[in-house]
Amino acid sequence: MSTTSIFVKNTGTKEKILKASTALFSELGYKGASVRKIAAQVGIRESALYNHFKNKEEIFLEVAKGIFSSPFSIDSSQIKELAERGKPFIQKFTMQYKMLTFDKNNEKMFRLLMIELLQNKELREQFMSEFHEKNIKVLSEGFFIMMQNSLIRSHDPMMLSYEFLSTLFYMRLQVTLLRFDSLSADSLSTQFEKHVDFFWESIKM
Amino acid sequence: MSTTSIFVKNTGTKEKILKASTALFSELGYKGASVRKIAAQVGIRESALYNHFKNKEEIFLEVAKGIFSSPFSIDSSQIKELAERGKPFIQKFTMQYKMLTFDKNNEKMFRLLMIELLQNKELREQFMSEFHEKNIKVLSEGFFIMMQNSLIRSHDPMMLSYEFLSTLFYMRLQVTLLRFDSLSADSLSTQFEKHVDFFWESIKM
DNA sequence: GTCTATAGAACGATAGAC
DNA sequence: GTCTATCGTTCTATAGAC
Repeated sequence: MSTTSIFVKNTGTKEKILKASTALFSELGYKGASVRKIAAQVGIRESALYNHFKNKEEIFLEVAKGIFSSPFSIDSSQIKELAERGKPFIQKFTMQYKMLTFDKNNEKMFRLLMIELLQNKELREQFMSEFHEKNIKVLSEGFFIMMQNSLIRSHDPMMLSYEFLSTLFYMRLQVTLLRFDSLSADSLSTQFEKHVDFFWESIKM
Repeated sequence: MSTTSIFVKNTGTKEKILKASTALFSELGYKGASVRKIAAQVGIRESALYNHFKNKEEIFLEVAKGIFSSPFSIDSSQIKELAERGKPFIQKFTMQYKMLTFDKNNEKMFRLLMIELLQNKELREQFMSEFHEKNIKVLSEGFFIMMQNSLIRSHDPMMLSYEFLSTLFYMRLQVTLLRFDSLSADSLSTQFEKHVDFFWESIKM
């Protein structure tokens, strides 16, 4: 069944290239994923790639856009609402973090991020702002509200956020490493909930 | 001034190669640190490298040996002694972890580890056993003793260790990233102590 | 938009003179 | 043990025919 769209153009080679590139970059890194390998996986010649992208760097940048494109779907009003109930706030946050951790596409992106983290300054800066500071900010807001409502003991919200987030990150890294070698990450799956329980017991009034 | 040793041999080129390789591998990764660049930094020709090492891989393996060669200087008897006093155990552990984090040579090794973590299966396995499981084991022993002595509340020692270690790792990663871009990691320096304090308050009886 | 053909550079590694 | 010279491979990228 072909679409009846007027814009038929061709077989969407550009999308194929991006998909193949994502897979290869996230397995072999920028240097390891050669233009040859990408073209071969798409099923075309190297030269044909250059009809769709200016150069290899441009392909990478297009792929890399996807790394930080999965923001948490917690807006300001929801933060307040959840944080006023205490534990549900960190439960919701953790559930979303866990979902990203085990999502196939996000897993690829996280792998790519970790591979290129020390090779690409821009990626490093985005990691700091999007992966770290952004999450610290959301969590801090929540903890601050909990303190105002006397749900948790008095602490520096940033410090609490750091403590809470670091374990989530470490679990995500471990899941990524295990699954990269096709090992089971089942035992880590329940650890997300254990983390929430332990942390909540540590801070609650 | 030349040494009077009978074994003069030469100018220790092998050591120079290893030093230059360490610097380059930990900045550019395995692929990025070419044999040419290594030779250039040492001040010899590529071909001369092969008088000291069979190939590039052999140089890398020699360098990589250093990654996991800084074991914690806490032996079994010391674990018991410190853990029976409670907080001093995690203080000592954290101080050693912090020392490694800020040590120039260990910083290079950690950088190399993170760069190649997803590209090198053997490194990944060593990371899991030497960086993760080994630390979890030492910490678990300590927490178990604390529980026996009713110094801390009852919990799964492994879970406690995981919670405690993950934050240390995250701080180390952040320090490494900041310093790689010549940024200050001063604000993170005090965070190690804050982590110990917060964690101890969370678990103590 | 795809192909063949090829350029030009960088790569790891070796042979052989000194 | 170091050098020069060179090999064969792989890389990104371009020119031009179809």
